[in-house]
Amino acid sequence: MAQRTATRSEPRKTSVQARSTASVGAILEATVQVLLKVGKEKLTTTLVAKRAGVSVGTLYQYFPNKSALLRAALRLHVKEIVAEVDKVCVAQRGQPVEQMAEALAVAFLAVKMGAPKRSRALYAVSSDVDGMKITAAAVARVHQEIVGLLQSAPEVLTTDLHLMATVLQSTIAGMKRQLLESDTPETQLEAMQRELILVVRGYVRACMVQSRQSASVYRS
Amino acid sequence: MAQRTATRSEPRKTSVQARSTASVGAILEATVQVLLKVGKEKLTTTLVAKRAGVSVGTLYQYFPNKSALLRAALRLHVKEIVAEVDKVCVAQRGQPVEQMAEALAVAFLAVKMGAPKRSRALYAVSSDVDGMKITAAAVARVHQEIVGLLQSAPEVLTTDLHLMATVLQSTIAGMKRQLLESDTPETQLEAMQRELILVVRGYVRACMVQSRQSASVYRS
DNA sequence: TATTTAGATGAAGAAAGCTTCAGATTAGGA
DNA sequence: TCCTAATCTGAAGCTTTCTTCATCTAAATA
Repeated sequence: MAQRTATRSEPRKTSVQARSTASVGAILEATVQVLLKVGKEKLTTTLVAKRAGVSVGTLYQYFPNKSALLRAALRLHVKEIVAEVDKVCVAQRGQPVEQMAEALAVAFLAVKMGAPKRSRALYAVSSDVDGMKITAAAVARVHQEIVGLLQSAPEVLTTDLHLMATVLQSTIAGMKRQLLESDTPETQLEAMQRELILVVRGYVRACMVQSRQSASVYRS
Repeated sequence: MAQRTATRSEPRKTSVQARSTASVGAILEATVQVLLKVGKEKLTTTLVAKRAGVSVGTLYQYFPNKSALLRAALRLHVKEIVAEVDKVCVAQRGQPVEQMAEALAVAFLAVKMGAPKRSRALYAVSSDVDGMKITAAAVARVHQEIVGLLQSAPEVLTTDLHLMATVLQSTIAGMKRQLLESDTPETQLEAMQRELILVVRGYVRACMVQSRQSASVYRS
């Protein structure tokens, strides 16, 4: 291993011709593939290059080192997820909070479950210090989005919106992880989603009218 | 690195004299210390040995390889947590479900927050394939305990107890992770705990009287 | 005290993976 | 077509860390 020595921290080249951008894409995709196939521990730059159909040299032309490669792959994945959540937040502006919460829950599960293996593989990467930073930033962005969304709600919310957003996020994330980490069958998934909706709806309702929980049902 | 070659898979010696058990303890403790100080990536067996005040050779006398060392440290940590949860489950037998849920929530947070840094350091280890197995086993055990606990509840529960236990576990775990990963100040912690209790109480209440809840869920 | 056994030591071997770079190949423009 | 710049190649170097084992020390035993 020579990675502890001073290594380049910037890529040598930036894409200008078409083939180079193609290479970058292939390498990024291959990174995920290899991650899926052999796991983070056994992933090597050579393996990624081979899978991408290029040589190691090419890989190092666009990614200064292994760590940067992994981070880039993670960033890409996180970006896609955030975009998806953004979309939901925009769509739900001004809707009743209960509906917002449900929509968020469904959206989160859908995104992750759409590519469960990919999510799991990249989640492993994020447990490294650098990866944590990337996901933390994404979590913070989503948090802001949710706070904004909650602000647009027609109901009077008696709980601090930041706290509320955090609770919703971690609750949903908890269930999401459970589904990712255990290979849950399709049938279980539906049941879990129903329960999650129950949980989040129950919570936001509690935030709306602290004192009379069941009375809210008869609101006109 | 020579760890890919066939390596011993069992320790050379087993403690018989007092000094050896002391060594084992010191090594295990040092593992956590090093994990905390430099992180999983930069942890080396030599570093651990030095911190423990023994030589590498001694380390290898009790742990066949680095991986086994890390696993042992994780196992120890997980064992302590499970024991703590066990205690709560025993104490809560036959109590009202709402109280059970609250007790579980409080217990989980307390255990993790008692040694947040240690938890975080060891959590990083568990993201490796082997570590996952260890935590998965612990999660499964806790799951059974919770199901048993729920069975002892005086109320009539309309939801499948396994599903219910899973939901409770992942909800609590989600919030716990949130608290571990963000360095939440002491004040926030209390607020979060209050909210978590709100969430779980709300959920188990929904499980008790499905019909009344659904009426509100499907409202307009 | 002499003998045996448990435990400790740490220099050195081994091997794996990251990264480089000098030269080969390909695309685009004149 | 020919030239230049972009891109690709992959064997080899370098470094790091894991792991071993021959040897030494301390404890137990007779």
